[in-house]
Amino acid sequence: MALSTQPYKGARDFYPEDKRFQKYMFGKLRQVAERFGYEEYDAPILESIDLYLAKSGSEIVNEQTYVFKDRADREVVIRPEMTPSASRMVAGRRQELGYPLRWYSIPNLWRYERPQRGRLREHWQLNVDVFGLPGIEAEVELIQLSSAIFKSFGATPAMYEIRLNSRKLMDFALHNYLGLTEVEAYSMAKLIDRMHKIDRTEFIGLADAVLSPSEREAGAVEKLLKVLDARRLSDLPALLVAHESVVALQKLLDSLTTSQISNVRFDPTIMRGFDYYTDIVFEVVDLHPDNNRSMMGGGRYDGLVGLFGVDPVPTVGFGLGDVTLQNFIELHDLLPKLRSESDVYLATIGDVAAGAQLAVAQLREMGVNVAVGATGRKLADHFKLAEKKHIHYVVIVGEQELASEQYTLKNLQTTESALHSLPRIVSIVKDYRAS
RNA sequence: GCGGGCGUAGCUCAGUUGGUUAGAGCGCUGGCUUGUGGAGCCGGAGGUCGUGGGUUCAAGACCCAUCGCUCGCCCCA
Repeated sequence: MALSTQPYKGARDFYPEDKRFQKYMFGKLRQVAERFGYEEYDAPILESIDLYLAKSGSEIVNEQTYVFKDRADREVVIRPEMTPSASRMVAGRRQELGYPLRWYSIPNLWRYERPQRGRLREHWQLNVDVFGLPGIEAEVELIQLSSAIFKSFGATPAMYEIRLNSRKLMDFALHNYLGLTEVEAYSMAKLIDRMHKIDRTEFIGLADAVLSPSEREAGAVEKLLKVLDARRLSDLPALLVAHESVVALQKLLDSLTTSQISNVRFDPTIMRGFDYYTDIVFEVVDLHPDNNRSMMGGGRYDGLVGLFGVDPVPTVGFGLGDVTLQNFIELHDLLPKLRSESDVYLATIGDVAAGAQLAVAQLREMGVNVAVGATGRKLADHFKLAEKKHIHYVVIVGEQELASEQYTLKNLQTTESALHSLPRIVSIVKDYRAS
């Protein structure tokens, strides 16, 4: 029985062309995060199971993560998300870190579930968090940052939308405006979260089922729909418009408008699945019909650092997954032509191995990445191979070149070739690399 | 964990109501000769038709099982 060449279920191999794209993508993410003053951090890919049990409950940890026992019987989890690790690290040096603390990371994460479009078992996720800012300026900054990320990939505002909501507002709406109990509000929040997946009649039926008969008679469903149908804050029922969370949302929307971010709107159906969010939540949604899903999600979670027994630190953060981002880039035709890491492909003609070695060494010494072709091939084969590997230039070394110390540099795209000194070749190649 | 779709060459696929030695395009490879490629022409390699069982004189095709991929549900960190 032959060994399978397939990668593990739900995980990907990164062949050089895939890795090259990933490097491009991550490079942009790092560049933008750092432009906003964020510092990169990392943590171990393995964490104690306790870190997730405290936050998520045992069910999701046992069923949706990779859990195993190490040789000393410790229960270990392959990290399914970065937020707990980041909170752990911040709590660990709570006193000595200066605030606001701006951190980002691009961890490789694993979740145990059936793979589907945009959602694999293995993925990478940009995590950006700002710690120590209790005010709305933190949310403003993070949404500006996400907007800058999409811009850096060449996306226009028409391609995606930023949607905002407030957990505080929804809690108030469910408890005080609709009068739901704790349990009902929880179920209703989950239902609202998947409202866009089901049709309206079905939604109304399911919402009805959550409510008690008296609440139903009091018109709770109608009141709920009035909340959920609001396209702007002013559409909300008067009792809610006056709430402090609406003031905060309005302030956030105003700031973003001032920052020229136009594709942002209030959306009361944005709930975010997990419970640690405490206030404003947001998502970035791809508007392409074939990828109509959330690419990025985040919000404020002021309580997490405090779980480690230190004073709480107000925090806002978001995660952006590589799989949906890649889908976005491909579907909107934003994929750039990516170049090889090699600047030149070196082709020898005749028995010039010793002399060519010297030229190669000099080129490398001067900072040029040189891939050397196999000896004894025809020039045409060298060209084809270099082209296939997306290498832009071929340097030809033969008897003539060695005698004159002028080397043939061929541009595979223009097909032009000319003789140059090695330093000249270095400068041409580096100019191209920088272009 | 649940449901739908699909597994034929490296890739994309075609294979007529079951009928002899399994096909195309692209890709790969050799040549059209030895210092300038992408075209064209002529060759070549490569498939126990995902796997195992069954029905049949006969299975790539039909049935069962199993594995894998994929899309969706649950869940979404």
